[in-house]
Amino acid sequence: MSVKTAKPAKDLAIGDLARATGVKITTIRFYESIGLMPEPARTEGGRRVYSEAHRRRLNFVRHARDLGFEVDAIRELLTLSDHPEQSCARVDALASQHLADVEERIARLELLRTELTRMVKACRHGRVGDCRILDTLADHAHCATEHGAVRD
Amino acid sequence: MSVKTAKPAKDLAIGDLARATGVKITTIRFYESIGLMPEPARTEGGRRVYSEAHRRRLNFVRHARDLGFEVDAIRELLTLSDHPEQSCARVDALASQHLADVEERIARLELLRTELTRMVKACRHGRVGDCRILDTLADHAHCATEHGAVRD
DNA sequence: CTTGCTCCTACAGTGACTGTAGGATGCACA
DNA sequence: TGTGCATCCTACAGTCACTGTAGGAGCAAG
Ligand SMILES: [Zn+2]
Ligand SMILES: [Zn+2]
Ligand SMILES: [Zn+2]
Ligand SMILES: [Zn+2]
Repeated sequence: MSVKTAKPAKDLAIGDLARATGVKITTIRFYESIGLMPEPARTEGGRRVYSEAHRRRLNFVRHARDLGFEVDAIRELLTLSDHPEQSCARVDALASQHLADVEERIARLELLRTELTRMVKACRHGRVGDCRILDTLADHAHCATEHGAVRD
Repeated sequence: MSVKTAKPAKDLAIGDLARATGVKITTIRFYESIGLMPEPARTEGGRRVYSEAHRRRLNFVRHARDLGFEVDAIRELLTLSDHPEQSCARVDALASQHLADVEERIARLELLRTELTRMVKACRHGRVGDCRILDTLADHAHCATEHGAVRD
């Protein structure tokens, strides 16, 4: 084993961190403002200086966001991962709930797809006054499926 | 044919209109503020008075919103339906585009579902420090699918 | 020393509403 | 005529997760 007196510190400017994680600079500052990222050290001139730990944390946040977790859930997941001896039941619950939400959204969007497909097919490409699409929009009775308020 | 000197006017207060269409009072006022609904007549005391034409228009708006159309699209659809002699090609284009958007969102959500299902199944319900869910969140390399930024 | 890139704060805007405060109106009933 | 109460009014802040802008300061290379 070689003896190293100091690890390479690998300080990162905010732009470096942005490139390293694929998160925009403005978004990194936003995450700091809402407490998702801790306040980093600063240079004398006031610029943010990040460490590898920051990079790991931001990668976690970004990946969780990419997977659709909400910020509050990510906050909780980060807190949980700081207590490795606890049971991971809560982690499982958060992920399962998110999965259930995704499945519900898929189901509602599929209902929507059915109705929109029917609508688009019904159009005979004539004049606006004869358009079946507008008829359907004007009156839900023209709909085949029940689809009350399918907003995300 | 019977001769009627006056049709029943059926004036509606904003609350009546809300009940008749299922749109909340605040939302009706909001639609007026963004120009989706025209400014109605007022009583001497300043209360809004709606007609059957308003009710039909609001039903159209509500149904289009329920089907996921954005406000800008609805604005255009309403303008189009005021010109019944024009070709309905633009109506068709708006609906087809919306359908394509819905299908793309379904596809992305299904990718998400796959990955979340895999994650949840991988959890062995032990301690946080051993949780596979957190491993996956910490490093996209643990993912099976490519799913860059699946935010609606 | 200058050029040009990176970074700073602070705040407004997005979409489609929802919620609240504080007051005015209108109608039925005594 | 009074009074009580449901309904309605405006104006504005808050939601979510950012994005965009203005106006300036830091910093390294040439
Ligand atoms: Zn048509
Ligand atoms: Zn319908
Ligand atoms: Zn687990
Ligand atoms: Zn991944």
